[in-house]
Amino acid sequence: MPRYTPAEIEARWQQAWEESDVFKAVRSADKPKYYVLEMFPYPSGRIHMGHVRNYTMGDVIARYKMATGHNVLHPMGWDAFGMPAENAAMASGGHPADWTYNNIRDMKAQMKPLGLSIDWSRELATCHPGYYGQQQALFLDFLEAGLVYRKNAVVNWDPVDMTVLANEQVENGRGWRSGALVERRELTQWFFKISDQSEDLLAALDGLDNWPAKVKLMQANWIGKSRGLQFAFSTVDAPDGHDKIEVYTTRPDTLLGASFVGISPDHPLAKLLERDNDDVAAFNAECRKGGTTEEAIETAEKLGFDTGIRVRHPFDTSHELPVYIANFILMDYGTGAIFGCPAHDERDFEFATKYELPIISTYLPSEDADETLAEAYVPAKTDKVFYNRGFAGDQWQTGNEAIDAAIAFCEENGVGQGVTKFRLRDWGLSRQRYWGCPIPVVHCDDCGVVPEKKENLPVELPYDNGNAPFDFSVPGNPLERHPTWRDVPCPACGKPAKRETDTMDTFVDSSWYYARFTAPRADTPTVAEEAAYWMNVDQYIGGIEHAILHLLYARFFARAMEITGHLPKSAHEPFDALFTQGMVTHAIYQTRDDNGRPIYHYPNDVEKLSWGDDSVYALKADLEQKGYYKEDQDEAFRNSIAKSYVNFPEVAVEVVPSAKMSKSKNNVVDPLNIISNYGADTARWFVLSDSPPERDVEWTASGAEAAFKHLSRVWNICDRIGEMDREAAGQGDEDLLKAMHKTIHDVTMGVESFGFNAAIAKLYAFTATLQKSKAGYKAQREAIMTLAQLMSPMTPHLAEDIWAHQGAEGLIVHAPWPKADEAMLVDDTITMPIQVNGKRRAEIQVPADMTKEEVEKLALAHEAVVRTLAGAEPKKVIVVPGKIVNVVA
RNA sequence: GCCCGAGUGGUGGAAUGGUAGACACGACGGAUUCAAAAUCCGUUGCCGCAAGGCGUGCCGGUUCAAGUCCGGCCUCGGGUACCA
Repeated sequence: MPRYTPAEIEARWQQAWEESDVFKAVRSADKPKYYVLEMFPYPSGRIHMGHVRNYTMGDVIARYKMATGHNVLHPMGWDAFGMPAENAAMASGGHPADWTYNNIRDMKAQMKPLGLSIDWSRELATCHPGYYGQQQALFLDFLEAGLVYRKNAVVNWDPVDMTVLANEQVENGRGWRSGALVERRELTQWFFKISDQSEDLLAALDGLDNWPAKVKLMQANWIGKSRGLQFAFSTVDAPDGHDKIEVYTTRPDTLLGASFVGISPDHPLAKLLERDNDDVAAFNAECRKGGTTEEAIETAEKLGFDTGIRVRHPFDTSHELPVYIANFILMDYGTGAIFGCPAHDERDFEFATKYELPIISTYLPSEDADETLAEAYVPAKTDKVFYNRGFAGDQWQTGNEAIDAAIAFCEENGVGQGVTKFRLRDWGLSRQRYWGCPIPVVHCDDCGVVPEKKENLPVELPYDNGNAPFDFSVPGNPLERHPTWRDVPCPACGKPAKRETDTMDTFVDSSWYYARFTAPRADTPTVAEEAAYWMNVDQYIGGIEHAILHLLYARFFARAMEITGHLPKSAHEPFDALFTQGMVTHAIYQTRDDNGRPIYHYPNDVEKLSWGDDSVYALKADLEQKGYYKEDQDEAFRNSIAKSYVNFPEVAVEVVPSAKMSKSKNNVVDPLNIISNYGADTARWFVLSDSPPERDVEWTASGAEAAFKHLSRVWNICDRIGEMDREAAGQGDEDLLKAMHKTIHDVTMGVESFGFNAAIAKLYAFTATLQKSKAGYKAQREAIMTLAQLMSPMTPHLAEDIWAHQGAEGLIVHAPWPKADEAMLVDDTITMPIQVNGKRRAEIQVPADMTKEEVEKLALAHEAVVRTLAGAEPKKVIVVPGKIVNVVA
């Protein structure tokens, strides 16, 4: 009997697809278009299982949509700028461009064997001047439209290497290479005015019906619309020009509980004070230590410095509050100053306790509750509480009611106004790095910042210093050190001027690539008729880690491109449907060195030893040494070795399950091994089969083996059917076809709803049915061909092979998706479980159309029900037709 | 710290508020084989001989009925604006 030989099958069908150019996307009037896009990869050099999972899911959708009569666009590109290329150049010489292009070549070669339905003619790389030149054109249009501006912003500064560090390059507050304590420093940088769109970016989330609710919620929280009160405290003993401190609060109802005012170390008043006061300067310097991340700032120890300045409480001018500089107050949000109400805010409570400030409640859980609080009292804003120091109105009200009342009261009394603020900050795009898209502007002493002329685009990244290579091992941006690249005439006045050396954040590159795919070679960023036809992306698929930043920036870019005429109004929200997949994880195998530090081992170097339900992991090298592998060793000896690892765990291998695959932890599984051992269809089938796509999946070798066995089984069934007697009658044709139609229905539903794992379970079940079937040739042939079609989005090569084996015309990629016959889906009799008091006691077989009354009668007469009731009279009988009976006693 | 998720047998997981554990792995038993691999058939949540009882991270609630809904926790994961 011939065997399933994926290597040969897969090469043959990939060639067939390529020869007939089946995946090339061309505009067409006769079919509805469908644009499916997976988040494009960073070219790290090796594809990993996460890529395989991501692109296989997209491929299933693309192939399914093709089969259901759509004109499908399914492109692929490379998110090719970014830090890792520069890090590689820094670590081992070489050039970021060479490293990146080599990686693209390698990864493409690794992706090709997966048999993805990609239109490779649209391939793009963001590091190619053909792409980033158009991005520069977009930037200039945005600049002209007032969507870009410059301002100061803080960066991580390494005082030893004298460079800006990315957050990732800051480890425990220190520079990753120098080990120096990082400082926060201000630089003038370019910004996109994303905050102007806050209201729309928030409101439009409502219309994204096919986005995961959790992503919309995360984005909404990130944009962070809040209503609050902005008002000013009058100061006492403050320097000139600071007779007022503006604060913003979302809890004006707690104003009467204010016990201090806090200002950011970057607040103008704090900066003024530090000029003349060494203690303030020292404190502010302390606050500026450490990285810029919100996480670092929020989890740092809360520090305050009493400036000696006082402010008057607006409703009790005899009540003076101290003004502290506090390290947890961000200049970027609100006014950079707050009032602290320790009674109703955990952070303020901690601060007040530390600096011995009063804790004054404004509301309590009840009228007679003790006003002395042992901890901050922070109920939900919707809970009714008793206001012992409230503003107008009832004393019993919810926080939300009280906030509205407080704003109204303050406005009436001339203390500030109610304002709406957003948490969303403008998007800083300047990067002081080489491997990115140059910002196309020139700095002229006379004209200031001047945009480069469009005819001079692209502003290309210089490959080297002119005659010598860049030295990437020197910290800092090599563009700053180029002898001539910066020297250009001013585009406005022609005098000698300096080119901007900052490059763009790589998030800019990934914010419009979906639009570029509609016309990837055009000499404008987009082409109107192509964009109008192909946009929007009908299904976008990618990792949940992009839920906020990438997706928000891409939504902003669609709006900015609409404003500047590069995208139609209909592309305002560019992604109609979004699916966020989980990560592929893998166990980490580690032993410890003498200092207890982990040593990471490759999965291939580790062996799992099992006996019964117990198991232990050991290093193969160690097993070798102990004679475990010697041929004459019996099972008892092997078990004794295995158990010895349990007794001496220090030599056994520790297992950390479900860790994100990471090169440094040696737990990355190379999909190429799976493909070369079992074929692409097995790899594809496996990554789809076990876990729901939105959840993380742990890669295990045994699962791949099972997937391969299954595909072999299907192939063997196909082979067997081919040998059958064409004329002989069989038994159970009807049952087989019924099962087939149910499977069509279930698999279609599964694919439509991203329930790939459930769809595959149904395919397993149907395969078992077919394998055992004694039906005649005709029915079995119909069943195997339908099975091939249903599997074709997941295992396209095998499907094509079965199709051809059964003598079908043409390619299965061109075959229309099977339709379930509704009449075949209904059952005549059904099984109904009977519960007594919610516990299942029996089940009965009844005709599907039996009335409630008859079902109830049957249920009550059931021997097990009678026994359980033990003579008690049932109080109520609930019959849910077609589902269940519950007898309440 | 803050925002968002997830938690179900030995394992991955299934289950429009309606029989918890589909499907698969592993394990065990059997067929086939000189033997093995491969393949095929069967058993398999836990406790119990059985009857039965217990079971979806923990505590509480709503409901005739809760893995699913609500409240409070715990643990793990993602994001936290310069990783992509």
